[in-house]
Amino acid sequence: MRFSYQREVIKNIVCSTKSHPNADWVFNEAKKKIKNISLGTVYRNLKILESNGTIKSFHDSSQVRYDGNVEDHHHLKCIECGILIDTDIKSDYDREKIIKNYEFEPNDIEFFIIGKCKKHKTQTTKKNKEL
Amino acid sequence: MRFSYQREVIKNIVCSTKSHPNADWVFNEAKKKIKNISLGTVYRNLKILESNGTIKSFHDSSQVRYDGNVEDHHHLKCIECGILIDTDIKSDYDREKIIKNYEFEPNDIEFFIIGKCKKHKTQTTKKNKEL
DNA sequence: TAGTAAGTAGTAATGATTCCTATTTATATT
DNA sequence: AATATAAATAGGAATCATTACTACTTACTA
Repeated sequence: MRFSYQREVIKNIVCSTKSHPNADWVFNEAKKKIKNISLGTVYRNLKILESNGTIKSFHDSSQVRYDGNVEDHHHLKCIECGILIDTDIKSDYDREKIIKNYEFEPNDIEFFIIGKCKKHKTQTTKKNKEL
Repeated sequence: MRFSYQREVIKNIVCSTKSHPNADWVFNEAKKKIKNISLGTVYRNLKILESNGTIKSFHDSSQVRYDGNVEDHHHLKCIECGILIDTDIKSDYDREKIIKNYEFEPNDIEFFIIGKCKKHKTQTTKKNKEL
C-alpha cells in the first residue's frame, strides 16, 4: 500500500484518543491538520486501517465508532449520556462449548455492558444480582 | 396505551421468528396481513414494543435488528454470511468489579461472538486458544 | 353515539455512509 | 532529476435506513 499523509493523520487521531470517535469527529480533527481533507477520504482510510488491524470499529446507535485500542476489552455504555468507557475486563466465554455445540469458529467478540455511569446512576447500586 | 391491530401483528411477527429481522422484513411480513400498513407504523411500533420490554433490539452492520427472545442470551455472528445464531449461553462477567471499579450500574448486556458458522468455517476448528 | 386523543398511511426529510470522477501524488524506472 | 503510472484524494452526488410530518382514521370514554 502506498504511503498517504491523510492516512497517517487519521491513524494518529484515532490511536491517540479513548473517546471512541465516529467518522465525523475524526474528519473535524483531521481538518485541523489538513484543511481541505474530504470526508470520503476519512471513511475510506478508517476502513483500510480497520481491515489491516490497526484500529477496530463497532456500531453504536446509528453510527460506526472507531477504537485505537485493539486489545480484547469490554465497553461500558451509559444509557443516559451515551459515554463509552473502556474496561480492563477480558472476554470470558466457553469457547470449546461454542465450537462443539454450535459448530462455530469464534474469532472475535463484542461485549457491551449497558447501564448508568457514575454521573447518572440514581443511587448507590445495590449489591443483589438483579441482572 | 390504546390497542392497535397493527401493533399486535408486528409483535406476533417478531415474537414468532428466530431470524432477528430488521424493520423492512417485518414490514413485508406485516403486509401479508394488512395490505396497506405503512413502514413508519412498523418502525414506531417496534420502538414501542422495545421500550415496554416485549422485544429487544441490537445494531447489526448498518441496521437495527429485533429479537422476540428477551432472555439473556448471546449471539454468534458469521462474518461470511451474516447469520445470527442464538445461544443458550448466559452472560458471565464480574458485576461487582464493574460496580466497584467503574462506579457503573449495569442493567443489560450485548454479547456477540464473531466468527464462522458451520457452513463457512474452512476446516475443523483447532483446539488451541488462539483468541 | 359523540367527542377526542392516540394511532395510521403516505410521503417528505434527514443523516450516516458510499459512490463517482477529474485531479493529484507516491513511487518505480529511466 | 524527469517521466510514467497506478493509487489516493477532493468534492460532490447518490443511497439507504430511519425519522418527521400531517391529514385522516379509530379505540375508547362519558
